[in-house]
Amino acid sequence: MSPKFIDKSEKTREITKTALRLFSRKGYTATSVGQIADSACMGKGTVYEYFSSKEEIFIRAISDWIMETLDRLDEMTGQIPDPLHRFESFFKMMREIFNFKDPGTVKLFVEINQQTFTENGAFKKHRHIIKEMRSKFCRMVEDILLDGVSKKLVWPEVAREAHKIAVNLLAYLDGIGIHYLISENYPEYEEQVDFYIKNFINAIIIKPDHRGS
Amino acid sequence: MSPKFIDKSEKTREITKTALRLFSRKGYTATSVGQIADSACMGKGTVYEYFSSKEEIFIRAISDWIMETLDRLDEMTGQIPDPLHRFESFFKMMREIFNFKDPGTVKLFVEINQQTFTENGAFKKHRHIIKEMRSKFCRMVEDILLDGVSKKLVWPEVAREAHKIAVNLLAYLDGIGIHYLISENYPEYEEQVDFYIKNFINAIIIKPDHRGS
DNA sequence: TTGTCCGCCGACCGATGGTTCGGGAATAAT
DNA sequence: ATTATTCCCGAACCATCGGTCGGCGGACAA
Repeated sequence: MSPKFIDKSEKTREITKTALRLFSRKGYTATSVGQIADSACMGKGTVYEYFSSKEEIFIRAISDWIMETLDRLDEMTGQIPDPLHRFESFFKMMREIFNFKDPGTVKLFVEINQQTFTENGAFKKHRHIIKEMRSKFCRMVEDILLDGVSKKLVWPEVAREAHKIAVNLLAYLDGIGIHYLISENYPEYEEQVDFYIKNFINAIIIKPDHRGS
Repeated sequence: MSPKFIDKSEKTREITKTALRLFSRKGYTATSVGQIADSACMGKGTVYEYFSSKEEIFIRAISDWIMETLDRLDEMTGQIPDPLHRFESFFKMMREIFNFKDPGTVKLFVEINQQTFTENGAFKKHRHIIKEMRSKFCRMVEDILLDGVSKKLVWPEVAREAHKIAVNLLAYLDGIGIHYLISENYPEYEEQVDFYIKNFINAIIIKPDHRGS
């Protein structure tokens, strides 16, 4: 009895990590289970010891990635008290997550969209996860804005429309990611985002020389 | 000699139109040539009389759609002299093109992205078409902005950054389209866009009570 | 050493779908 | 009516892929 024991969770993780890389490069349908197995240096049968279907691999890989990302973001921005600094840190993190020097993440984002919105898409049944991720991002931005208002760093009008502002900001980030994939020009992209954010901050903060008046 | 003649171009068109509908609903890979043939009420073999491969159908369908869209946009905004009205018309048209009451077009947009950016994607070799479409959109917005500046309706600073502003605006529109697919809530989406555009216009135009000063 | 059982594997199966092909239907000229 | 030519088709071919299964190897206990 008890002949041989293996850390199952580690192998599971190996599979999802490998799969995620392939999915982001080649897309879900174009990636075969055989390729995943080869890349993870194991037999196809072994993959099926850990997952019951290709779809399950995808769901697990994406879900894990989203959870990790949200956790990292939380941890990164959690204990910064100044809302403007927190905003800055939020953006720095967004750039790291969407690491645009390597377009993998944006491609993954495109792939997730495709599998979420397409009929019979592999992620269709789990779109609530995407929705929740977005809500969470949104709430983070809203919190920063409201905190800014309460500390008199941001115009009070912003509080009323905090939600809309947050949604629009996130929409912009999604869109610019896609634009970056098209332009294939990283420096231009960086300038673009900087320009946008600079104007964004300019529009919402109370200039120091107006403060306290 | 000369026994039987058929309008080839009409059939070609029938196929691409049908295919485009299916591609936007189910995605490229999930749509089979057999389904396209059935939906277009012809045999699978007939489809191959007009196209040499499934990929060619996709490329043709997407390219045609893009050309048409650009033409319609040109025609719609071409002869409006007032830049602010032109801007308004541009947006109205954008909404019609991206007809958000029917998410088909946004889904198509997602599908195009996927096939353009993914390794071995069906549209990868033709990404210059996407690039050109974007450039054209961009130029239209830039023209409106510069015209606005020269007519003293828009702040002169805008001229210097017209390109960046245009790119960011288009990025936003792409992003909000995806957001709309996630939220599955059309009225909310309309409000979002209105809010953004209202602020955008507010930020660039010279208020009437400041004019001529 | 031997038996047992876990973990691993890749040949195999069935289904699907892109592409081909050979012939049948339709048409018009002779 | 015959024939030449074009158009149309769907059965058949072939490759690929998701998923299964029977068995192999090695580790541990006795």
